[in-house]
Amino acid sequence: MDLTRRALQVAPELLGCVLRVRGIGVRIVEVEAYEGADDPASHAWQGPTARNASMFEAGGRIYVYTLHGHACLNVVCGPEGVASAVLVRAGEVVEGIEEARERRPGVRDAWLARGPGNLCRALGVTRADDGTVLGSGGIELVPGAAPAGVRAGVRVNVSRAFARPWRFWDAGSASVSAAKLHPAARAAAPRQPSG
DNA sequence: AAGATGATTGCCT
DNA sequence: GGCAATCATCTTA
Repeated sequence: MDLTRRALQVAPELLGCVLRVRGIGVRIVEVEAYEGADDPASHAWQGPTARNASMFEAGGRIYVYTLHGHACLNVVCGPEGVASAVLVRAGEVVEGIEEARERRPGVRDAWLARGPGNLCRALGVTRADDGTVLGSGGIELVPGAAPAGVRAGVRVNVSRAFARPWRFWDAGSASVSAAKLHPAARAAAPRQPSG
C-alpha cells in the first residue's frame, strides 16, 4: 500500500489490514483521516510543534500522541513535509489475545481494542513509539482484505470541521467505538444519523 | 511558572 | 445522555 498518498485516500483502505505491535495483532475496523493546514480539526492545523512532528514525516511511520492520559496511534501518510495521518480508532484482536486481555482486565474480547486509547492500551503502544517506521521496532502493518460493508461518517468528538465525513468503519464489526459527537457538532447537526 | 485545552474513557442518572 | 477524571502539550507571563 502506498502511504505517501493523502490520508483521506488511504484511510478506507486501512480497514481490514492487520496492525501488529510486538506480537499482538489487531484487524483495523475503524479509522479517521486528518490532514494538515486545510483541516482545522487536525493537530497539525497551525503548523509543526514538538508534539506533531511525526505528522510531517513521509508516510510509513506512526504518530502517537497522548490525550487525557491516553495514547492514540496514527498511520502517517503523505510525502515528507506534508502533514497527513490516519487515526486508528478501533480493531479486533486477532493475535496475542491473551496478552491483550491481561492489559484490559474485565473487558469483553470484542472491546479490547475499541476506541483509540483502548486500542493503544491493548497493543502496549505509548508515546515512546512515536515516529517508529512501520516494519521496524516490532511494529508492522499487514495488508488484508477490505470488509464487505464500509461506512463513512463524521469524525468523533472533534470540535472543528465536524461536517467532514472522514471517518470510515466496518459496518459488520462489533468492535467499532461509540460515535459521540462534540457538543459544537451536535448543535450544528442535531439530526445527525447514527451509524 | 501557571493556566487552558482536548482526535478519551468510564461511571453516573 | 451528561459529566468528571486526568495529564501531556501549548500558550501566556
